[in-house]
Amino acid sequence: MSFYITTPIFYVNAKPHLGHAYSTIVADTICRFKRICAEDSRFQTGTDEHGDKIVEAATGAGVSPKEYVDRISGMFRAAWPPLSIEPDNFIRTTDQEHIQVVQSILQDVYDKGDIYFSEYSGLYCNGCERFLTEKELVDGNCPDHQKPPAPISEQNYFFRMSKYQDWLIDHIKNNPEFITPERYRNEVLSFLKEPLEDLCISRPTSRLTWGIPLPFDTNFVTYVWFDALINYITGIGYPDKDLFARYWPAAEHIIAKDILKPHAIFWPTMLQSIGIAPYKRLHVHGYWNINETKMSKTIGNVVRPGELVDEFGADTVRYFLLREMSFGLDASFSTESLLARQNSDLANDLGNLFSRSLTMVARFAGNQTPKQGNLSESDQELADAAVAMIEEFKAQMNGFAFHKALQAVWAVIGRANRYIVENAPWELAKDPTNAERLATVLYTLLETLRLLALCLAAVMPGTAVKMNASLGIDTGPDLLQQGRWGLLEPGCAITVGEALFPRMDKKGKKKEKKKQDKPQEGKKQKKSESVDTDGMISFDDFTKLDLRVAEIVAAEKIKKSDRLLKLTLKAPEERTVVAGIAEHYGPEEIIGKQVIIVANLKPAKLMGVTSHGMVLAAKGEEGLVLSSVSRPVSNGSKVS
RNA sequence: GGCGAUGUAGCUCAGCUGGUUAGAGCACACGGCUCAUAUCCGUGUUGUCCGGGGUUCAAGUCCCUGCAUCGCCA
Repeated sequence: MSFYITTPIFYVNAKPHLGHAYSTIVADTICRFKRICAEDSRFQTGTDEHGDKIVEAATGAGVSPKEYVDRISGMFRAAWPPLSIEPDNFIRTTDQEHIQVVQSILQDVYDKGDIYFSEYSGLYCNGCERFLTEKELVDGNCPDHQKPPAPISEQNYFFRMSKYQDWLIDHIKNNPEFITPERYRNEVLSFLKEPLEDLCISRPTSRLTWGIPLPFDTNFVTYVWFDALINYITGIGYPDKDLFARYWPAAEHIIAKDILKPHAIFWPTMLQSIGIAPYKRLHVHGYWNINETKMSKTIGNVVRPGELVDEFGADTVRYFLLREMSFGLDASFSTESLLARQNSDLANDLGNLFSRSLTMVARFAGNQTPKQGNLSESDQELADAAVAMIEEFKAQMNGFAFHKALQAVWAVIGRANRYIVENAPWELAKDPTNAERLATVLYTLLETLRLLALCLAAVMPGTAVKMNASLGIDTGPDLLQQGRWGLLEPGCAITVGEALFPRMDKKGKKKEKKKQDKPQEGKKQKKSESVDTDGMISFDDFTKLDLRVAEIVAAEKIKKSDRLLKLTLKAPEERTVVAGIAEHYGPEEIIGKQVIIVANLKPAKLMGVTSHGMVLAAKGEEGLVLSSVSRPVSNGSKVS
């Protein structure tokens, strides 16, 4: 059976963050799991690189779109290996092969009559860069920009999505697992109760050139989703390569809830029009909140996976993310909870179980796998639990219930720790007449560890390899063949290695061992801590900030928000920055002012508006007061 | 405004089609062990299961209503 798992291709207007890492870790874990179950499995990720947001970001960064996407895409590609993530393919929408196939598909769909040219007249807001509906207007104005939108008509190409609405509804109803978890399936179905509009799939080159030209009209480029979604099939060589035949329609897509509609509605109808079977399943997960608030650039709580790996290691991060989130629901991230998992689950429970077991084998059994005798009730109970864990683990993994799969594993770890106390091998070792009993107990422990490592291979590949190395196992994991009791051969050499997981203190540093040799001071101050900033920063840290003077040239309230203003700044290039000052400043009174901004803050989306930087303001008892310079200075001047 | 989700111990959450004294992990307290990464094991404390009303012999579990948070849609 073949299996094809994908992450979304990530939009390169921002660097990789925790959410990207989660999707990708899930995909990697599932792919590894399927392989361990002897399935023919493929895993693809990549980057989405077209569209006006990219042009905007590139302009902001002062480079060409091509240079810009190369840089950010490279960051994504480089982010995964440190997390032990190994995609089979990393696709970019700027790849030549992708572009050609997208064009060929556009032509096919066009020839079929599912793409038509139409004039769209509507109210266009320059600030929003989109058409607004009548209902959105407040007193005839754009609610975001307090300006009346311009009535313009633009000609564009449309995909006849509405034509496939009934088919899609039937398909979703007939295939309960098409969209999971169920809540998202219901959401899609309820959305489909309303008539579907056709999808605008083009932009005139007068407005946007950074895209794939329509093959039948080079005055237009295709816009966003039509280009992006197709990656899932261009990445396996559609239309005619072997890979496509091998992995389609065995495709399962992982997405976060924000891109549900394109994947649950646009994509299946596109496939239907192209004449390709729909993908098999769509798996929708929730968001990671950071300390109970949304991850956001302005709050400054964006978590970078790379920093977590530096501190905790790939396996801990993978374990934490999979254990802590119920797939489909939102979850909360904090360094405290990560640290708690590291210490209690990994170091104390698993790590210590492994360590104490191997040490006893070393001391009481001459560093060799002992021979198991008759199993007592206690032995049998642990053995049964360990074997049952394999089945439970498989079932939960197949259902994307990673937290439950891991709970099942940890239940056995707890049982094994209890087993040691019940059987007290150190007592048995005192009396030579207990030799066979002792051997059986130690063997039971080693077998349990072997089965634990087998389950963990998909989740924590590095740890599983270490465990297997100590146990003298050199074959790759295979859940079907190796999930049985009693496969360890007596007489094999057991090696006690280093601790699997260090206990860490609150700063996320390794606790120094008492007796061990010299602590590795090495890079004591490697970079700044990810979230923790309790102390002083170095000058180097300070120079990372790009502080600049910028002039406010426009300011508008953001609808539905009491706090946010959308500012247009000259720094000296124009950029949009969202500031939480609406309660203290009216839009009019600040136009023309010079303020100080953080120019290299990662862009963040607030109430639908992307903010490229942050305006500094003092927070006193009087409220928020904007920063400024004491005399006018040219826009873009550095502040240091 | 419409539709929907959620609200259970200090924290994170389990509790399927209603059924005996409401559970787990973390944290906390005490006790035990010594193989182990100051680890492990045992015992224990805490809950108006969001509020109010209703159905039922019986409701955290069903119905109505209110409140709070969140999501989708408009």
